Parts: sequence; C-alpha cells; structure tokens
Amino acid sequence: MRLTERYSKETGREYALRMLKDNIIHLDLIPGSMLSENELSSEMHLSRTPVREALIELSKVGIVEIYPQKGSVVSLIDYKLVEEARFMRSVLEGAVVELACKVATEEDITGLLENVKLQEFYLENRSSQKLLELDDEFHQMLFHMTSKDQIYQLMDSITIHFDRIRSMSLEAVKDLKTISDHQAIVEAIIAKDGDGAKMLMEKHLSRYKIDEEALRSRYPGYFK
Amino acid sequence: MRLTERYSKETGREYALRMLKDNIIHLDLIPGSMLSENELSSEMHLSRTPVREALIELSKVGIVEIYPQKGSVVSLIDYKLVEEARFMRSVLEGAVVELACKVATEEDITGLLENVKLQEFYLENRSSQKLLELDDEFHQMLFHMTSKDQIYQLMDSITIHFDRIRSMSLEAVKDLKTISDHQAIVEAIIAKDGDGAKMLMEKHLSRYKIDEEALRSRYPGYFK
DNA sequence: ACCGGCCATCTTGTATACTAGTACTTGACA
DNA sequence: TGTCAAGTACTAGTATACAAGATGGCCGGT
Repeated sequence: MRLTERYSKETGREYALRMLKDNIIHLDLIPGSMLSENELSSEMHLSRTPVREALIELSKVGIVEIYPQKGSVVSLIDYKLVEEARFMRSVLEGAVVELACKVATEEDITGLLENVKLQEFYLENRSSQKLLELDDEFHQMLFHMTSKDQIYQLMDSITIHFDRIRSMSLEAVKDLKTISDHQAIVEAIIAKDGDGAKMLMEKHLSRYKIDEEALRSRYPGYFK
Repeated sequence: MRLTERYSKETGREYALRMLKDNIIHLDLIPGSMLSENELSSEMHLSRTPVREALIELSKVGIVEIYPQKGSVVSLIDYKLVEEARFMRSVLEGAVVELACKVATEEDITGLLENVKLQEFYLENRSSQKLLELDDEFHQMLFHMTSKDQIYQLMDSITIHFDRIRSMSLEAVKDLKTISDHQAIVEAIIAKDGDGAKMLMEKHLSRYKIDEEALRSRYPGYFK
C-alpha cells in the first residue's frame, strides 16, 4: 500500500477512503487481494474504526467485498460492472448536458471555456495529473450549473470501477481527443443545441469502452 | 421513534438503517429534529457503532446531516433535492426501459405480467403495503433484466427524499393510475417500442411531481 | 495411511472507553 | 443590570476490548 500525507483538516475516515481509492485505482492493491482491517489500520496509523467505515463505503459500490468473519477483498474486475458504470455516466451526463443547454448562464459558459483553455495549456505542459483534475472538473461543472450536485456525487462513487480500468490501459493518449470533445460540447451548449450536446457527450464517454480482451490477456487473474 | 422487530439474520447496522429510514419516511422522525447517537442506540438496544454507521450512510445522500462535535439532524425537506431524485429516476429508468425493449426475454415479460396481475389483485383487496412492495419490485425487475442492478441500488438510496414527500401527500389515490401505467409499459416492452416505453416511463414518474406549495402550507417548518 | 475432532488463530461485528471540541448555564464581578 | 469566565453536559471521532464465527493445522485414533 502506497501512502501519501494526510491533509490537516481531513478526518481519519476520509484519509483512509482516499488512500484506499487511490491504491485500488492504481493497482497498488491488486484485484482479488485480501484486505485486513488490522493490517490497513496499522499501516495508516489509524484504528480499525475509521478504516472499517471506509471499507463499508467502498463495499456499497462493489469495489470491495466484505465477507463477515472471513475477510474482505478488493473485487476482481467485473466487466458487467464497468459497463454499468459507463452506462450510468452516459445516460446521466447526456441528460444533464441537454439540460445545461437550456439553463446555462453567461458565467457558466465562461467557466467552461476557461476550463477548456486550461486543458490546452496543461496538455502542452504534459501535466497529465492536472489534466485529469480538469477533466473531472469539467464534468462536475455541468452537474453544478444544472443543480444536480447530489447526482454527481452518487454517480462519482461508482466511477471508480471505470477509473481502475482506465489506469490499466497504458496510455492516456486520448487526451487530445478529450479536449476537442470538450470544446465541441461547449460549442453545442453555446448554440443551445441540446440534441447535439447530448450526442457529443455520449460519443465522448463511449471512448472509455476499453477493449476487454486486450486487458484480460495482459492482466490475467485480475478479472472475474 | 417507532420500532419494529429485528430480523434474525440482519446485522445491527442493517437494522438501524432500516429503522431510521422507516421513521424518516413516515415522519416519526420529523424533518429538522436532532438525532443523538446515544439516544438512538439505547432506543434500539444497540451500541453507538452500528447506529453511527447507519447515520453515515444516510448522510451520504443528504437525508441526514452530521455536524462534528455538534450533532446530527434529520434534513429539512429541500425541494431541489427531491426534484433531483425524481430527475435521476426519470432519466435512468427511461434509459433502462428503452434497453429492456431490446433485451427482454419471454421469462422477463412473464415476470412483469405476473407482477401487474398481483397489483390488480391487491388493489381490490386494499393492501396498500403490498402494493408499494409490488411497485418497487416492478421497477427493480426492469433494472435486473437489463443487468443494471448496481445502478438500481445506488438510485434507490437517493429515492428516500422522494418517498418522504410521497408519504406526506395524503392519499395514494394514484394507485389505479400507477397500475395502468405499468400495464402500458409492459405492453410497450412486448411491442419492442423503445421510444414509447421511455415516454410512458417518464410520464409515469412525473406523477410524483407533488405540489410543493400545498405541502409547504400543510407542514410549515418541515421545509428548508 | 487416512479420517475426525479439537484448538489456535485468523476474520468482521459490536460494545465500550477515551478524546477533543461545542454550546449553554451559572455565578461572580464590574 | 450587564458581561465575561469557568464549569458542565452534551456532541462526534477515534481507540480499544470483547464476542462469535470461519479456517486450517495438528494430533490422536482407527
């Protein structure tokens, strides 16, 4: 388990959750491996309580499985679940961007344009970490401007299945496409073209349909 | 707090969660009221741990708010959140029923028809409890037959905002309409009419747009 | 050699103890 | 009378202790 520093404000539970998610996404905790509440808590210098609460939360979205009196494991990759997460995002974000075309204010659009400009900047500067953050922020902004923050939060929790797959496929080469997708979506919003924006969003998210067989042969044993 | 018996198999946490949800939906825990982990745990004959875990889960969907070192409260009714929950259901169920038109098997359709028949039966017998269960089951079946169980589970967690409002509007007079809606949806699925099924589902769920002002004047102080 | 039962050691679930921070009450003092 | 400070009684967050079930190895008997 790879650890980073604990933020000053965050609670033990939040810290444990952040560490676990990070390590699961980046395969430092490999699919199928056992998780011991005791081990984890001593590694993170916490007691079992906050660690346990984090594990419960992760089990709610099926990324961790808890077997009472037996143990907990990092879930094997279940392609059904990955596709389910992608479907959920596609459907919800499609509807949200369509709605955004109706309700976006000048300020909202300015914010989106600013975000896209920053993406271009960091693409040149090769900061893929920053790019990922901006990508997430872009999508979150759409939910915020349509007053759908709670939905974003719920949807985000299941997205981890999908983030894990994404980190397995070597390259984030699609960064360039990502940015031009975002640009096109903003343009559709400006033009108040709801149907167009929805289609663009669905196409954008369909890029994440990563080839299962390729990954399965590269990482045998990680899949259910 | 109104309590019912604890099932033999369920854990303390599950029991606490079930009790809390029931009491929030049926307004035995009124919006805005304080929740003390200590009080709740002694009422339910549990320790703070499982009760606390249940409260954390409820806070994730905004039906309970936890203020560290100060206390927890049952959230006031926020119509934005209610509408958000309705929107989420409408969008997801619309997409799912459209998909169901493509993939439903004979068995799936038989199951749906059987459910509708039972609804008719219990409508005559005036068992509104059983009707609600069948209603929930109907919707869940659509998610199951399209392999979207995880999405149903997540969506269901936010539906509580919506269930609370529904229990406030006096009558479940719309039972008859509910059943005919369900019948129409099943017919559309049989006819493999995806667009029609989607529209019917959205219309069906729009019935839950309960008049805010009427409730607000009847229950002043329950709203944000 | 093989099978069965006991035991030591894991696991998570729950209960309880402790910590630290908030808010209100009470009472003394200006 | 008004104000401020100490004390008290709450809160949630965390740590730890205990309970109960699952597992696997070991040892003895057949």
